[in-house]
Parts: sequence; structure tokens; C-alpha cells
Amino acid sequence: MGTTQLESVPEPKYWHLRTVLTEALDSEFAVGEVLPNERDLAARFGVARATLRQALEQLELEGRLQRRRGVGTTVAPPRVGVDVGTRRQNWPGMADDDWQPEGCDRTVPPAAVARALEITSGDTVHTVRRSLMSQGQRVATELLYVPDASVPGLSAIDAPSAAARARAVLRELAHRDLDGQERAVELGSARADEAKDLDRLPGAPVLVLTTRFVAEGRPAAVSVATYRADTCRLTFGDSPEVEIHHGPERQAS
Amino acid sequence: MGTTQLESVPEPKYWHLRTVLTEALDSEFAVGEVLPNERDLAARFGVARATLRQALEQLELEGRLQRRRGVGTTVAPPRVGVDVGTRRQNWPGMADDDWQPEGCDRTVPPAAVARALEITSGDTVHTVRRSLMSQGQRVATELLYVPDASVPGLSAIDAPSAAARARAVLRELAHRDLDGQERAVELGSARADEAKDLDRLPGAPVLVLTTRFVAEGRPAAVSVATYRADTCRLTFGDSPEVEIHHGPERQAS
DNA sequence: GAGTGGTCTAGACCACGGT
DNA sequence: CCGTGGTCTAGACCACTCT
Repeated sequence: MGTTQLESVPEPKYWHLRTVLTEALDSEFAVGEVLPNERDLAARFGVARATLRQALEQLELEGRLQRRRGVGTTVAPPRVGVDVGTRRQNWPGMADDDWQPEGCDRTVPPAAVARALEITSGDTVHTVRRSLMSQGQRVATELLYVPDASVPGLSAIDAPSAAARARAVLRELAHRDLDGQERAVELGSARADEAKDLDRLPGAPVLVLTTRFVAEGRPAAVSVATYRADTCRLTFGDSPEVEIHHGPERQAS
Repeated sequence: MGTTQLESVPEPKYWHLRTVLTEALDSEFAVGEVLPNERDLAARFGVARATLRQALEQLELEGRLQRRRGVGTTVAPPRVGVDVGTRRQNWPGMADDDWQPEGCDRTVPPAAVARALEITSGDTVHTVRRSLMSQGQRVATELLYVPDASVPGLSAIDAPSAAARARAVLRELAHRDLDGQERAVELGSARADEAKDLDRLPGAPVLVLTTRFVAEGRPAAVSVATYRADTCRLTFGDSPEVEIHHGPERQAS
């Protein structure tokens, strides 16, 4: 009979919800505005709270929403572009470097980092912790691994304060001649300590930018920088101002 | 009394599970091996299936697991490094470009792309679809937006086949003098069409690499490339061989 | 303390891939 | 057909923030 065969591919409720909410965000909400709470929203759409949350999770992943326990769900501002350009081939800590040194101690780096540094696994290296602020918010944390060989002039253990020790390592590192750097970006999830730094929950999605600095033909340092994936866009261009992507919306398909 | 105050910060079950499973994967499983099914695993760990799934989701996000409906959960191979280096400043389609042209039609680009191209919103442009294979698997899809002004020599509508039309646009585009390019990487979620291309479900996490090509001082084309975030690592270095990250594991904290 | 999002449960049914 | 992961429900309780 007239079974017109709509819904031959019924899309999941949470996905449909995501679409509806996306459109609502584009047209009816201003940045910073708080949404109704999850229980009300779920009731309004006639779904279980878990289903609604699946949709909200998507939107948070896409940087459209921000959720904070005990507070509520708010409309997120557009992602902030963070310039990680390759042309400015500088050592960490030079010139217009916005990173804040926070501390430095000696640790055994992860096996993969030891491999990249071409040191024997198990050796300790100087490990500088730094963080990057943008618009009043911490958007990234970094661990910079510096083998002893890269900072020969470092005068014993001069330990005035954690941050001062970090600056000393950076200053000494800058004496090497930087040949170039190799980088990779991948998706990761925040460890407990990183999550705390970034004001997120453990497991929050992050962009991991790994940089290997090469000086005088040898690996001189490895940086593992962890950016909040929800709020950041990593830019590599000549003009970081360009606002590509994330306007009213990506193509509807 | 002697309440030794352990567990002052009881970590969530799913997070603890993730840790346990990570260690198991590192020590007891080989790449490609299939895990027990979710119901069995949940029972074995004494948690609800939803909780176990939360842990598996994390591990899939981190590229450690691969789950396929109707099949099972398998241990994923290490992420494949995809070179998107900036040194090879080439037009799409030149030389050692591994992308496969798949089709081309005229569409109205998303508002953000129109802005980046500096064309009036609503104008149609040539839209080339391409895809990138690696190790027998499609790892990325791309939409390349090319305004008419960038391909003036294109002879009317010569339409032998979709792929041929794509090649024609690329060929014509290469006649422009490329000044440079501006790029950005951000986290996104796969639209329905992209998900199908990449053999994932809608909403799967992807790395979106947006490139604006500049020729003769004007934006000449914009590429929006969507990479599977679970299986890809985007590399920018001089030597893409470097295997940084994702060995036995990142630092335990 | 009131209200928010975060975690967890124990079920049910569906969609898909292989047989 | 069976077994897999994917979706969804209706509850419960916890952890946090703000007042």
C-alpha cells in the first residue's frame, strides 16, 4: 500500500538531536549564554538524559558548547587560533614566545621520547614544564625534554626556584645552533595532571603537538605540547588572522 | 581513628579500566588480535556494559583499539604518519601527490570557505573531491574549493567523467603561480558522508586540515581535508620517518 | 542546601557482518 | 541465522559550584 518508505535509514536520535541543537545554537543563542539543564532539555526533546548527553558531547567536541560541573552548559566562543608556525624556527623561550616556564626537574622521559632524542632508554633528562595562556584561559601545557648534552654550560644544580631553573635551561639551550625541527599533530586524551592544568576532566580530547628540535645534526630537545582540542585551532600560516572554518556552519552535506 | 584516608580522590571506574586495559594491551596483546566481546569483558571486570564501553571509547580515541559493528574489537596498529609537510609547497595534483581525484561538481561553499576565498557568499565554485589511501585503508577525504577566477582556461563544461573533470581543474589550477599557503588543524567530527568515506560512524573524531592556497596575492583555492583521528598522525617535519610518540606508552604521569 | 553536570547500573532492542 | 558492537531507556547516586 502507501507505505512511502521514508526513514529507510533512520538516523540515530542523538545525531538528529545534535543537528537540531546546532541549528538552534546558530540562530537563537549568543556566545556565553547558558542552556537549560540536561534534565529539562532531555524532557523537552522526549529522550533519556543519556541520549541528550551523547548529543551534547558531540557539540562539546566540536567546540560549540562548554560544560562545567556544578555550573551548567554554555555556548562556547569560536575556537581560538594558536600560531604554531614553522617559519619562526626559534628555540623555545626566545623573543615573542608566549609560553610561561613553570618548573623544571629531572625525569626519565617516555620511551618514545627517548628514542626521538637518541638517548638510551632510562636516562634522565631536564624536563621543563611550561604553559600557554590565551584570552585568560590556559589552552596548552608542554613538557620539554632536554638531554644533558644539549645544555653543557648549565652550572651544576643552581636551584633558586622552579621557574628560574626552567629559564636557565632554556637560556642555555639557546646557545646551540638550531638546524630545524620535525613536528607531528595527533589526537590524544588528557592525563589526570594535564586535565587539571587545562581545567578539564581526565580523558578530555587534546591535540598533541610533538616537536623534535635538531641542532648541529643531532636531536637537541623534544617538546610534547598538549592543546585543548575543544577550544583551540592550531595555525601554521603566514597570517594567523585568517578565520577559516567554524562560522555559522560547515557544509550541511 | 585509623582511617588511613586512602582513596581521597576515587578515580572513576571507566578511567581505572582504561588504565588496566592499556597495560594489558601493552603487554599481553598483539596488533590485530581480537578482544573478548563487550558483554564478557564487562562481566569479567564486574561493571555494566556502558561503563566498559566508556573505557573502550577512550582507547579507540587514542588509537589503541578498533571497533567494528558485527565484527568485534581488535588491537589497532600504531598510528600511520601522514606527511602534510609545508616545505613541499605544491599545488594539489602535482608530482608525488598521493591524493586520488574522485569527482568534481559545482557547489556553494560553506560561508567560512567563501570568506577565506574572498568571494561573495552564495557564489558557486568548482568543488573537487579527493581521497587519500594509506596501507589499504582510506585515511582522509578532501574537498577542494576552486573559484572560477582561478581556472580561467577551463574549456566550458568538458564532462567526460567525474574523475576526469577533477583532473582538468587540478591541471588548470597548476598554471597559477603559488605564493604560499596558510593552514590550520582542528578537531572535528565526521559528517555522514565523510564517515561513510572513512568507514566510520557519523560523529567519529577527525582532524580537519584547512589549507588556503595563495597565488598572485589572492586566495586561489581552499582545501578542507578530513583525516581519521584514530588512525592518523599528521607530520610536518623534514623526515617523516621519525616515530615519535605512541610506543609502549606515554608517561604514566 | 539546592542545582548542576559526571558516573553508573541493568536491562532492551537495533543494525550490521559473517555463517 | 547468530554474535558483534551501536543505540536507548529510566532510574540512582556522586562531585562540584554557588549562594
